[in-house]
Amino acid sequence: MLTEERYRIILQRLQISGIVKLQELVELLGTSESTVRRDLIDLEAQHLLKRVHGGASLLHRRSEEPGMEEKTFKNVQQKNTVGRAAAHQLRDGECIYLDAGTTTLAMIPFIEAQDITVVTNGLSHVEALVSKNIRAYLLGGMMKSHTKAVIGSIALQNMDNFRFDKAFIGTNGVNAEFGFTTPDPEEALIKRRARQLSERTYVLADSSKFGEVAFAKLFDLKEATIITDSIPERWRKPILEKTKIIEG
Amino acid sequence: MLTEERYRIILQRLQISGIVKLQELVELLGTSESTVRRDLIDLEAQHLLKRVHGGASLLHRRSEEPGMEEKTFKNVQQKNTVGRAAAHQLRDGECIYLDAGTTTLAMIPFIEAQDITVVTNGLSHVEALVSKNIRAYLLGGMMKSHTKAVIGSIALQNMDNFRFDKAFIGTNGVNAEFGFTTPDPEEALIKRRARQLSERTYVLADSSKFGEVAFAKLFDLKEATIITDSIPERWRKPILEKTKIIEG
DNA sequence: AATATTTTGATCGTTTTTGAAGAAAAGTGA
DNA sequence: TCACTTTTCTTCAAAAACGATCAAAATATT
Repeated sequence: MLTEERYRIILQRLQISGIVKLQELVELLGTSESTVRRDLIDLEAQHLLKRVHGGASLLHRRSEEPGMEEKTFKNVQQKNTVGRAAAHQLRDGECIYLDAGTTTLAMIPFIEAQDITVVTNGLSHVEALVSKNIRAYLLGGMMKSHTKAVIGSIALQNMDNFRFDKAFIGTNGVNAEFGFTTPDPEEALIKRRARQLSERTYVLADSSKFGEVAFAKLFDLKEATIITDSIPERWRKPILEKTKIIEG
Repeated sequence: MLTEERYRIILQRLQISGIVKLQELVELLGTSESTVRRDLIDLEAQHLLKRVHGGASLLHRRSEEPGMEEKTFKNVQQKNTVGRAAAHQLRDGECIYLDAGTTTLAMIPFIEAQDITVVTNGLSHVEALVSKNIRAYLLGGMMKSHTKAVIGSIALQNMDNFRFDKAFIGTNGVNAEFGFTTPDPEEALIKRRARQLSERTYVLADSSKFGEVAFAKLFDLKEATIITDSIPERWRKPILEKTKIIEG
C-alpha cells in the first residue's frame, strides 16, 4: 500500500469518527505499528491531525456539523462494529447499493474487497468511497437538506439503471410486528426499491434500534438479513423467529 | 505499445483511482519497470501528475505550484467578481443548470433570487446550495475522483429529465478560433448537453482563461454569453466580434 | 542496405521505506 | 509512591524503490 493511500485512509477515518486508535489503524491498514506511527507523525507535521496518546484526533479548527457531533462514543463503537461486520459480507467484484446514513457510512473504512462497484444516494458516502479508490455512482435527484441524501422520483427512476448483488440499508426501527421503519416516507421509497433490485438485502441496525417503530415502513423482517452489534435479550427470540441476524 | 498510448493509459488510470502503484502499471502496460519509471518522469515534467514513492498521484492543484500562494488571493477575487456578475443574471423562479467547478461554485454565495431550482453535477455545489436553502437536484452517475463532479453516460441520460432557463458553465479556455475548451472530454459532453437543454447559456471565465485552448471542445463562442471579470485587451476585439460579454 | 537516433530492458549501487526489538516514557490502580 | 501495563521513541537490518548507466532492439534517416 502506498504512503499517500494510507494517509488518505487515516484522514478519512478521522473525519468519520473524530478520533482513531493506533491499533485500529494497524488492523485497518494491514501494516506495522511502526509505519502507522510514522504516518501519524508526518500527518501531524502537516497539521492534518493531532496525535494523542494511543492514536490521533482531528484538530478542531472549524466547527463541525451539529448533527454529526452529538454522537456519543458508545454510538461510534456500535456503528463501527456493525460497519465492520457488514463490510465483511462483501466479496471481490460485487456491485452493491449503499444506503445513505451514518451506519452505512461507517462500513466504508472497513471495506477490503477489491474491484467493487458501489451505488449510493449519500453525498458523504460517495466522497468517502472515491477517496478510497472505490468506483462509486451517485443517484441523481433532489437533495434532502439535512441528511445529505438524494431522494425523490428521479432518484427512483435512476436506480433502475442498476442491479445489485447486495444492498446495505439503514433503518430507524426494527420491530417484530411492524418490520423495518424509518421516519421519512421519501427515503423509505428509495430503500424499498433498492431491496427489490438486489439479490440479497442487509439491514444495518445497532442495538438501540430494536423494538423501535418509525412512521414509514420499508419492508418485513423476513425480506432482509439484519446486521447488528448485539441483540437486546428481550427481542432476540421474536426477531430470530422471523429473519436471520449477523451479530458483529 | 506506443509511448503516447502508455501516457494515456497511465493518466486515465490516475483519473479513475487518484493514485497508482508503479508495479500496477508495469503489469497493466506489460512493459518494464524502467519504461514506466521514465514515463512517470516525463508526465511529471509535463505537470500531469505527481510522482510519489512507489507510484504516482494526481497533483492537487492547491499545493503543487510554487507561485500559487500569492496567486490564490487574486484568483479568489477574480472568481468572486465573476460569480457575483453571474448570480446577478438570475431572476426569481428560474430553473438553472450549474456546472461543476470552482468558478460556478463562487456564484452560490451571491445568489439572491428567490424560489429558484438548481440542477448541478458538482458535489460541493449541491452542499452549498442546500445550506442556503435553495432547491437543488444532483445529476446521478459516476463520480470523478478528484474534481468532485459527476460524469458519464448516466449523468447525460439523467439530464434529459430537465429543461433549464439558464445554464452557467465553467471552461478552461476561451479562444476566438477554437471556442470554449476543457481538458476532460467526459466533462465536455456534460457541458455541451447542458447548453442544448437551456434557453440561454453563460460561460464563466476569469481573465486568465482568454486565449487558452484545452483538449476537448465544448461549443463555439457564439453559442454562449461570456461572463468575466475583465477582458485582456489583446482578446477584446476578436472575441467581441463573435459573442456577447458581461464584464463584472 | 547501412547508419544514426530513439526507445527499451536489465543491472547495480544508493536511498527510502518498512518491521522488529528493546529502552524510555506515560498512563493506571492500589 | 511503587509496581505494572500500555504506548512511544530509538535503533538497526531487511526489503522495496530509485537513479544512473549501458547494451540490445526498434525506428528513422541517408
